[in-house]
Amino acid sequence: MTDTIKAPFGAGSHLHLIDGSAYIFRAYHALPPLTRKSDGLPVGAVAGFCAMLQRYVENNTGPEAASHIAVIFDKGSITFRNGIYPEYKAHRPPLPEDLRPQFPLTRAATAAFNIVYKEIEGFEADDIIATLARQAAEAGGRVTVISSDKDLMQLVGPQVVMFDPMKNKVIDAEGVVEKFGVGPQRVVDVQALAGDSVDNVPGAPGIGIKTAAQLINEYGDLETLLASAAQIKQPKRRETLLNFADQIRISQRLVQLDNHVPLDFDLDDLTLRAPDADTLLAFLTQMEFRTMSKRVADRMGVDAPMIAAAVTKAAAPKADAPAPIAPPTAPIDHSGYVTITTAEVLAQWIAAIRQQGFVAFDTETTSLDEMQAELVGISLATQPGVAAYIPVGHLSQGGDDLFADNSLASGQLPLNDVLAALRPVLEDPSVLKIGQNIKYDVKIMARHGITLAPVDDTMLLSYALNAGLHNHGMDDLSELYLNHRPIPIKDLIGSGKSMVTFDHVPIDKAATYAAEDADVTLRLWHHFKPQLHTARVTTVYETLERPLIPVLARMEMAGVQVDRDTLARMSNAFAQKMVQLEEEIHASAGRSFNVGSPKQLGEILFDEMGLPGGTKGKNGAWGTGADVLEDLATEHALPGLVLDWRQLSKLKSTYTDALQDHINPDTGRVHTSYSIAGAITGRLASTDPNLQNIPVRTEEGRRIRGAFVAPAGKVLVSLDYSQIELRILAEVAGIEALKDAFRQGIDIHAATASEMFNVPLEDMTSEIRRQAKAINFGVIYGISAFGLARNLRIPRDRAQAFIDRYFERFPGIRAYMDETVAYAKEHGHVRTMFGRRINTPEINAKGPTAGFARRAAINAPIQGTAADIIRRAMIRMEPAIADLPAKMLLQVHDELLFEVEAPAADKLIDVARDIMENASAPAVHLGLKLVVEAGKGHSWAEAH
DNA sequence: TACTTCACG
DNA sequence: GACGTACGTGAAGTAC
Repeated sequence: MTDTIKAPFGAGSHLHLIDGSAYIFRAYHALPPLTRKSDGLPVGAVAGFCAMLQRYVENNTGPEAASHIAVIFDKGSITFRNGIYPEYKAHRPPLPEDLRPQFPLTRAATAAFNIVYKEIEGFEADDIIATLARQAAEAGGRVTVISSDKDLMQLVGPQVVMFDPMKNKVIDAEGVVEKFGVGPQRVVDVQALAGDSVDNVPGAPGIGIKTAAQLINEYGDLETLLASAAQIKQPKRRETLLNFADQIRISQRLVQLDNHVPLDFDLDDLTLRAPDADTLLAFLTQMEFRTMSKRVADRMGVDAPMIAAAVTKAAAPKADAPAPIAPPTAPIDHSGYVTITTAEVLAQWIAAIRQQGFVAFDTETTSLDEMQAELVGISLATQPGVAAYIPVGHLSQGGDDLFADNSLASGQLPLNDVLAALRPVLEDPSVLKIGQNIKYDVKIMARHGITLAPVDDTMLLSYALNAGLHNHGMDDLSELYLNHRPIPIKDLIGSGKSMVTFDHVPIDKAATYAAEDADVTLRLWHHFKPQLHTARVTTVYETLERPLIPVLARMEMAGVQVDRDTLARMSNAFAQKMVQLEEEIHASAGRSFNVGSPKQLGEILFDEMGLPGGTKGKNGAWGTGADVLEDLATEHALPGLVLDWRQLSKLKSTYTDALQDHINPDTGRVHTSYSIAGAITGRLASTDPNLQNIPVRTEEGRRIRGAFVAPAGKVLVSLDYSQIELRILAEVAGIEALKDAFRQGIDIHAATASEMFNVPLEDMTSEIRRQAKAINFGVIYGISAFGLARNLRIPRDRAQAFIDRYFERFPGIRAYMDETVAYAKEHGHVRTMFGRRINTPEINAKGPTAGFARRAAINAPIQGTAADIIRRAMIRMEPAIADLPAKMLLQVHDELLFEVEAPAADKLIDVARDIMENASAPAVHLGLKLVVEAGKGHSWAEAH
């Protein structure tokens, strides 16, 4: 075990100082969130930390080898620097929830390697390192500081160098000059001027490292510079230096390391010791690191322990005992929840939120429709298990008393007081508001005049990470990742006919439920946020998900005007026609039945009438889909009549009737809601009502678009991408023939047909073009002979021949498909051109599911890239059209619909088209230009 | 609640 | 050799 030999430190000695905290963070972020198999203890950072120590130990040979060594850790987060400047390191992102419990384990790991570790309350690791480096240099020895932290560069000198383990590079005085433009002695001066956003060192506004180095080199040092500030020629710099002199001096004190920290040990105590095989292996075994145990045993020439058997036997390492660790699956405790009913307590919570810089936020309301919902309460969570509920709109529990039912329950702060108190934090750009589907809360707060920003959304974090794996509702996420089933809302408001609104829920019950929601949200955030980086979806989240929240909130609140009279007239006309058709259908069938019942229809068509070609599905029911009825229409009059009836029934029930019910009584407009995390490919989905499937393909249906109108003096403008998915296919698959056709602006389906069937463009028939069009779309969907055959109603071998010909004429398609599937099989996901990750968990399945997964994997990057592009366009659109009297109202996958004052319509088209056509730049350069077509008119029918 | 059908891109 | 397929959605209606 620990040998007690001490070597005196002196000339010829070489002290290595490892920045332990930096090692931990690097290890944490470099590795996926590993857990110990036996009990789920998070150990990813410990594993990485051990691997780095092991690598260090193996490489510690040769002339630069250490004679003395220590690993230095930070202890606590409050240091003497907070006394100088309370905001120091105040904007640090919070520690990931699964990292803190690993801290004691990294100390234990260091001890297991038989390396001394040190940490001192109130001082940063950097200060201890500075003190030891000074002592070692004074004793005549040499020092290597192992860290990538530029704050330590001020220590470099004749006897002291740094070693950057990330870049595997030694940094001497020359390296410091390279980084800071000045020598080590003046690093502090430059840092004082330039500041540091990570540590929240203020510095001098507008002065970066370059300018700072130039000034210091010119004036010699910081004090001389500040003393001579008045003589500086550039007015802006002069003013800055004069106005911010105090702040610069404070910054200098913050970055200046303290090299006189009182130590209760000396350099001799840091004598290098060889690791003890038993101790080290016991620790690695306890952590259940199989591979590393084997490797270490191998290097040390001993037998590797059996992990399973050794777990119970392994002695605890001689070191600080690891603190008791709550497993990540610990049940959620409600005892830390409070109900806020006084202004004083509310003020305390607000102060705590400010100090912390983030808070989980949730609203409880009377409706799922944000445009009608009334605020009933607000919940906040600052730490896991620490949450509050602020009731503001609960009704008194009337029981039989009819009068009590409409009065507010007592013991609630007035809504306006609560909002006035919260507004500053809710709008504070330095306080992050974390929500689950926070677009909902953004809209609720917007209706109360509060702009909730900035925000994070756990639903979108999960979406960026886990699209394709599962849904992203809070209850699902909580069960999956917290192993906790939140209180079901049903328990409070009931369900079905007896369901009540949230304002009828007693405050005490509501408080637990609501506080738990905020608590769960905060825990999910701690869980997901650190994963963005390792999953390489940070950019996706930050550029395609998060910024879309306020954009969609505003579109949804704007709504679109729908003419009720037009719809009502259409409903009546449809109803009359349907009654007529129904009579004819019954006559034709020979008896009366429910035309809307596929089951009854199938029985009549195939059992009673004995029509040919019927097939039963897997549930034993006759198929009566439109394609079946179309084929049957040549045999009998009935199927055609049913098709006509169905079209009208669909239009009436789904559109002309339902849309009227969705007109908001206050605004007179229809407000859809977009799910950002609904479709796995990155597309949006529109609900309540769905405005992305308003009819357009038939004349009859298109009339419904005529009911979407602009108010007097305004027009609707529609812009849509032309063939965006085919263009993306041509781009990602590198199909030159297709790209050329797009560049020449010729009809892409005709061009495809010409190439495939050797028909000159001028002789093209609509039938040949139709077939080529079907194949083009088929390719985007992951073509199969069966699917194409069914779509074109041709024999399967003919369809196969078409596909073979297509692959032959457009080489690149095959390769794209094969490569995409291979990538999915290897990685378990595919990506769009912008890095959006779409997981493909079924890609290695056997049987029919394999086919589905294959085609979905082929389609996802194409559909998803198109979705990313229009998202980028939407995010840039608002600032671009801010000066125009225009509003963006709707998105329909490749189309944006705007409402604009009539005289500005053409200007809007110019601006919006430019944004849309260039939306991929600069992140992705497309070799093909995107083309956007535009239209305007009084109604959507005219604009499209 | 599951299934079928059909509206859109 | 058979399986059972075009990709992605949401809503309404019937049947259980």
